[in-house]
Amino acid sequence: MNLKQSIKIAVDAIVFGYSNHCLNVLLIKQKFGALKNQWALVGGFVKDNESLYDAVNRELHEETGIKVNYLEQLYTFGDNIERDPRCRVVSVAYFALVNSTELILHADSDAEDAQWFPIQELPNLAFDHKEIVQMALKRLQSKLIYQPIGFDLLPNEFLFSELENLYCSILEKEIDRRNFRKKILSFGIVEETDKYGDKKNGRPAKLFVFNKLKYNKLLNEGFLFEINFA
Amino acid sequence: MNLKQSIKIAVDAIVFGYSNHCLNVLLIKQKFGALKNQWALVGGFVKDNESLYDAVNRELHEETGIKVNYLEQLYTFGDNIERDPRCRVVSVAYFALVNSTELILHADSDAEDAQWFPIQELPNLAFDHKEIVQMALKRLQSKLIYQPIGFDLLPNEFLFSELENLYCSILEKEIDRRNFRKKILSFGIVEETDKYGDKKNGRPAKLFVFNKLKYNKLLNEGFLFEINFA
DNA sequence: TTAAATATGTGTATAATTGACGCATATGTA
DNA sequence: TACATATGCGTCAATTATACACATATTTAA
Repeated sequence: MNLKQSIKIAVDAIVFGYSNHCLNVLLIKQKFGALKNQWALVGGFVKDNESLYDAVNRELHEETGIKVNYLEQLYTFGDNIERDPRCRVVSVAYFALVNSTELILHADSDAEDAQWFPIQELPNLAFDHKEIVQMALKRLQSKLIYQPIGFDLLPNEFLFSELENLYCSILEKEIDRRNFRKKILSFGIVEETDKYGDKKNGRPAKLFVFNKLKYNKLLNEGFLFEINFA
Repeated sequence: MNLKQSIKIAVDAIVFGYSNHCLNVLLIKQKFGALKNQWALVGGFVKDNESLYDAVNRELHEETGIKVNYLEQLYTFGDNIERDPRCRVVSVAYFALVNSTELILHADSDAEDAQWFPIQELPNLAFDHKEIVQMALKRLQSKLIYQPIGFDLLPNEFLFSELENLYCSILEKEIDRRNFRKKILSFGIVEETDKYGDKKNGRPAKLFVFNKLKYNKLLNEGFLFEINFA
C-alpha cells in the first residue's frame, strides 16, 4: 500500500435552526489562516482513527457545544479541486437540525465565535460553503415534503400555527391552515396536550407534541408521510 | 498546513443494468493483494489533481469500458475505520444506470474481469461492498417512485410491458398493468413510435421512446413524477 | 361594556385522483 | 377454427385533495 495521495478529508455541518418565523444557519468565524475573520460552516479535518460520524459530532461539540436533533450525511464535495486554497480537501457535508430551544448559544464553551444567521441574510462564506448551504436548503425542502422532519426544528411542545408557519416559510408557499391541520392530524403522529400556548392575540391555542414512537412504527409499516400542497 | 493525515480517499461505482426481467450489478474480480480473486465494485483511489467525478468516470472506463446513462453520488462510506484491511480508506460511492444494450461487455478492453450478476445471486463481496450495494438498491427503489429513472435502464425503444416489468421486479410488488400505463402516459414524457416489438406470443405491442426534453421541461416547472402503487 | 380585531377549531361541498376491474383486439399455436 | 396470450382502451366506485364557511375564545380599542 505505497500509494502516494495528498488529499485531505474534512467534515462540515450545516446546522439549521428555526426561530421567529425564520430559518437560521449556524456559522463560525474563522480564527486563523488566510481566511481569518471570514464566516464558515462548522467543520474540520477528520482524524486518522475517527469515523466521519465521530468527526462531525466532535466538531459540533468543540465549536458550538450544541445538541443536534437530527443529523444525516448530505453530500461529499470534492469536484472543485481548488475549493480550499490551502490544499486539496474533500469534504463530507452533514445536514443537522436543532430544536429551537437550542438557539441561544452558551457563551461558556469554545462557541464564542459561533453565530446564527437567517438564511436570507447570510454573510459572505469561506470556501464553497455557499454552495453547500444551497444544497442543504434544497434537501431540507424536499425532506420536509416526504418526512415529518419539521418537529426536529420546534420545541417539544408546539402550536399548530408554529408548525404551519415553519412549513410555509421553508417551502416558501402559502398553505391552507385547515387542510394542513387535517393532513398532519390524519397521520396520527402528533398528540394534543392539555396545555395552552401564551400568544397575546386571538383564541388560545393548544400545545401539541410529536409522538416519535408512533412515527417509527408507521414508518416501519411503509406508511408515506407526504405533505405536498400545490 | 502541516496536518498529518493518512486517510486515503477512493471512489466506488454501483452499476445497475436490467435484462431478462432481472436487475444486475456489475462487479470486478480483484487481481492483486490480500483480496485477490474476490469480487468487488468498480472503483479505486482518487488522484491528487482529479475531481471525484473524474475519478469515478476514469475507473468506469478503465475497468469496464461501459457507457453509463445516469450517474449520481450515493453516499460516502467512512464510519467503519477498518472497512479496508490495508489502510484507512474513505470511499465516495456512486450510483450508475446503464442502458440494457450495454449489458454485453466488450472483451477487448481491460474489462476481462468484469461480470454482471443478478442482484439476487451476488457472490461474496470484498470490503463493505455488500452494504454499499444494499444502500444503492434502496436508493434505486425510492428514486424509481419519485423520478422516471427506469428509462435509463431500458433500450431507447421499449415496450410498455418491459417498463412495467422493470418497476415490478425492482420494487418487488405487483402493479396493475392498465393503471400503470395510464399513469406513465399521463406524464406526457413517453411517445408512441410506429414500430412494433418482436415478441412471439400475443398481440404485437408498440415500441415507445422516452422524451427527455419534455421531461426536463416539466421538471423545471416543478412537476412531480410520482409513481406509487400500493 | 361593547364592538372590533385576531387567531383557533371544526365542518362541508365539490373537484380530482386512485384503484379495481371488464372487455375488445391482434397475434401465434394446437 | 378454437384457444392461449398479451395488448390497448374504457368505466365506475372509493378515496383524497382543494376551496371554502362559520362558530369559538381571547385581547384591544371605542
